[in-house]
Amino acid sequence: MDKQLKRMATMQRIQTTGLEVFYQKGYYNTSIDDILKELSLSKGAFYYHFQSKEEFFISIVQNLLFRKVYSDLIAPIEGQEDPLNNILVCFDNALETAEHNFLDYGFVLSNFITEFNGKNPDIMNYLQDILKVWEVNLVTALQKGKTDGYVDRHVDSEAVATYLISSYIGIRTLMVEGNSKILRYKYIQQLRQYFKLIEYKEPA
Amino acid sequence: MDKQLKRMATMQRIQTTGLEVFYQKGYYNTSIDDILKELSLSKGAFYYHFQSKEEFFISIVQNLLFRKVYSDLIAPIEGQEDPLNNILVCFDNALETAEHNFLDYGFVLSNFITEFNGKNPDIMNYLQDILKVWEVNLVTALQKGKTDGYVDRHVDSEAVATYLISSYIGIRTLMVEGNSKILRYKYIQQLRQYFKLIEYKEPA
DNA sequence: CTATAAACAGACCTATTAGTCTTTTACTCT
DNA sequence: AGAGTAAAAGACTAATAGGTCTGTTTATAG
Repeated sequence: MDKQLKRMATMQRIQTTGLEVFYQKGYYNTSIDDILKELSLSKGAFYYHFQSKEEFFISIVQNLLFRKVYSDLIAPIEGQEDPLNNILVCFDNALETAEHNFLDYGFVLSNFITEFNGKNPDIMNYLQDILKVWEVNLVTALQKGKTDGYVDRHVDSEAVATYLISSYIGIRTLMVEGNSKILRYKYIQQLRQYFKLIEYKEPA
Repeated sequence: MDKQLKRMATMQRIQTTGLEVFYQKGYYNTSIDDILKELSLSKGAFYYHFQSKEEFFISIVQNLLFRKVYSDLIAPIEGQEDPLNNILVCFDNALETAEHNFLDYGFVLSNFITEFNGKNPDIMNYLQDILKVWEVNLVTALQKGKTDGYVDRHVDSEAVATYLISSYIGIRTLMVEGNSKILRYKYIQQLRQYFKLIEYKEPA
């Protein structure tokens, strides 16, 4: 009965390595053989488990990529009090992880969005779905923050969410440059300033 | 004597089409033949003018890409008064252009940075040089804004520049989704808010 | 008008790609 | 232990890649 389990384990192994290599070399610049070399596996094994390169990649997006973004950027904000502070801590943590961990999927998401834009609408949809979930979560958290007295009621939650996501994607893109520590510091500093603007103010 | 000119013209023609195709399909996913098909030119012609695919791409970066970023995002801010307002207008213009013009190189810059990161350090340097010029220009403008009484003296110019660049890269990445008009509106709205925070305040 | 070189055409070469197919190994269940 | 199937191996194919090379066209200078 653990046949299923073993099969899943092998597939996971291939997917994990697959994502690593796809991230480092890009989807189109990565051959199936590149991944297989890393795993000491054969073509036969790969095509036994997956139908094609594309189907393989989509399975990675839905399993690994989505989960990673969810646990790093979405779950930590969900249902918590004081959303602004939570977002700040969450972003800082994610950036710190990214700083030390060479392979971090939250950033890889925007990498792939860039790579597939205009080339593969099918894959694009799967990727943008992740972004949408993130955005909805941010908007919800901000709205809740208004009713709980943490966020200024005049704030446009959707605009703030967009602004947060775009700045986060941008800073992650910039961090490839190398001096990520300084970048993170500068970014969080400005984010904190920005949040002062939209937080709830005691009526004078 | 216009031999040189004709040569330059042909090279420009190939480069322009090259950038278009590279942008749409990505560098690694674009073959020289793809570009040549668009131009109804032959391999012989291409390799008469350029040494290799890589050298060809670098020439595009230095000629077309740099110039475009410079004229769109750097020059409009250079030496002007009231930097915050200038940046706002400049960003809004650039985003509007991007919205209507399918092919806009300012965004392509971060596309390529993403694509070449970890793969081709040589090309990466050329791309990041452009970012550096942009950053230096922003910092200079902000500092000048302080002495001219437009920007709060306590502001960390470098941090603001980083924040601006990252948010701009991010919003451009997001705009591929399609509803770019709304995104632009939201983004500029938040940017305006953010600028209120760092602008010079009359001493009370 | 002709010599000369620049500009271009396109067949060709070698390496690599995604994917197929037949064969072999490893396991499980009776 | 042996049958049957899941898992994996790896040779093979057709298409495509970057790049070379030889030959042809085109344009200019004398």
